[in-house]
Parts: sequence; C-alpha cells; structure tokens
Amino acid sequence: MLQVSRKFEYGLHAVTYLATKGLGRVVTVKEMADEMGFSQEFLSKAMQSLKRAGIAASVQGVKGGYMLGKSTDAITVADIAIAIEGEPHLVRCGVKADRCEIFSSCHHRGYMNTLQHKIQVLLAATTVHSLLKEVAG
Amino acid sequence: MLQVSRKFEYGLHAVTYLATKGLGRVVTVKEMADEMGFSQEFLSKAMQSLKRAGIAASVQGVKGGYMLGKSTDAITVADIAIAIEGEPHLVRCGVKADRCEIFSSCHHRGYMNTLQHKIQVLLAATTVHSLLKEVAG
DNA sequence: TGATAATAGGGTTAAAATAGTCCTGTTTAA
DNA sequence: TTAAACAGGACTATTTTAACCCTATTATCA
Ligand code: SF4
Ligand code: SF4
Repeated sequence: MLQVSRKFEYGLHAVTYLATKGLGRVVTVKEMADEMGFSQEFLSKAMQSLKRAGIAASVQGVKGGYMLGKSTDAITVADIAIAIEGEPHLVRCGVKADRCEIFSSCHHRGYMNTLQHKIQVLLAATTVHSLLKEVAG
Repeated sequence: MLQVSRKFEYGLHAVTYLATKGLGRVVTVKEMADEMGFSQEFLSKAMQSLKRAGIAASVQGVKGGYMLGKSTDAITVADIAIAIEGEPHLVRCGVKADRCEIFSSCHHRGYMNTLQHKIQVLLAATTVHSLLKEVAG
C-alpha cells in the first residue's frame, strides 16, 4: 500500500536532471534515458505529462528535446505527482462515489480525505530547488 | 498512486465496528460482513491479520468471533495499516534494493524515505478512539 | 459423542492497475 | 528531403490486488 509509481520516480529524476543542466539547455529523452538507465519509451510518456503540466517545455524537430518550464523553486514534488498521476485519490470513492459499495454508510471518509490533504501538503512542501540542495548539502 | 487498499479499509471499518460494540462483546465475521456490506471471506483475511498483530482477539468454535485486543486509544491507524499491509515501502527499493535498477545512482532516496516517515507519523497520530470521536462530534 | 458454527489458513483464480512496447504522425535542423 | 526528435494512440505484458474455494481445527451444545 501507498507506494509511488515508477513513472512518478522517472519523472522526478528527469526533473532534477533537467534542473542540473540549467533552464536553457535542451536535453533529449534518449540522453536522459541513457544517463539514468531506464526505458526511453516509458520516460517519454512521463515527459509528455510533465510538458502538459507546464513543468517541462519541449522543442520539436532535430536538435529538439526538453528543458524545465519553470524555475526550480516554482515546482513542487506535489506538482510532479499530479502531472504524472493525476489528481490524488487516497480512497476509491474520490474517483467516483459508485466505486465504493458502502459509500452511503461509510463513517471514515472524512478522516481519509483530511489525511489525503495532509499528504498533499507534505508533497507540496518540497520544491525541486530544496530537493537539490538537500542532495548537495 | 497512493491509494489505500480495500483490505485496509475493510480492516479499519471492522475495528471501528468492534469498538462500538465494546471490548467484551464477541462479533462474528458474518455479522460484520452483513452489517457493512462486504465479502465475508475477504474480511476474514483482514481479521486474521488484525489478530496476528494483537489489534483483535479471537474466540474459536461455535459462539466464537472477534473482539478488540486492545483499548481504542492504544490502536492507531498506522497500526492497522501495518497489520494488514505489512511494513510500508513508499519506494520499491525499500522492499529490496535490487527491486530498483538505478539504486546506486539514485539521488532522491533519502527524501523519499523521510517522506515515508512523515506519512507514517500522520497515520500514527490518529487513534481509533480519536477517530470515533471525530465521527460522533 | 456427533452435528454444527465458527476461526485459521493454504492455494487458486479473477480483475484491475501498472509498466512497457509498438507504431504512426508531426516538427524542424541540416 | 532526410533524419532526429517530440506527440500520442493503441496494444501487450507483468504485477498487484481482490476474491473465492476448500480443508483443518476448535469448541459449543443437543
Ligand atoms: S470505505 Fe468510505 S472512504 Fe473508503 S472508498 Fe468507501 S466510501 Fe470512500
Ligand atoms: S529510484 Fe531511488 S528511491 Fe526510487 S526505488 Fe529506485 S533507488 Fe529507491
């Protein structure tokens, strides 16, 4: 229970990688996949999600690739998670009420929702900037 | 990402149900499953896990069933989660290092581990006692 | 003492979510 | 106009979760 997806980890690694390359520098998916050692195709999906969320920016064509779309202190871990996994739903009724058979008689939904909110606050408390400092320091 | 399992929710509901029945009262899995509207067999597995963790106590034989194994303020949501899902591992390398191909070059493992710890603190902050008060109040 | 109602738990199957691949299209530098 | 890259839909494989089945054990009670 409560394990992050590989896609999220790929995305987080990619963002920190782009961050170390600086805001301007364009990096290809191939370079990142080779450097970090995971599937090019799959990382590509993660990058597309990050781009749609504005976290990454892309340049098409030969010499194209990705770069950061925002400064490192404007990107939180929560942003990356939402970009890649979509809105968080700690409980299945969050996706759609009829996903749970006992929705109407459930007494702990309120608690689970505040719990989810608190987890999001944790994720939002770390920016890519602070994450990089933590690693370096 | 980050969704609790059905088994955990079954367990949480069962514990609060047992709590409202009082410490002494023995309740069968059948009664709980009927009352709360989910699979008897599956709830049974959750109860077995709760029993092994000491959260529930069982009485075998005819007239047997389950009751709480501890007082409601000695059981936290974290205890229930661990009883049912085992030790939490936010990242796959927590289970076993070789579950992740990039373990040796990973720079965000430290952050992920502190994040996991913080989530556990959140879960441990709520006792069944406080959860029941929240629902009632 | 035998029938019965319950927990205990191993093993298997079904369903769902995640991870990974493939293929086709579009963009653009050279 | 070729080639290298992003964009993205569709598909397949793998893994995890959920559910079910079946047998054993325990203990009440007629
Ligand atoms: S048990 Fe309650 S919190 Fe969980 S999915 Fe169902 S309604 Fe939502
Ligand atoms: S990417 Fe890092 S944190 Fe995630 S599983 Fe691999 S080693 Fe662990």
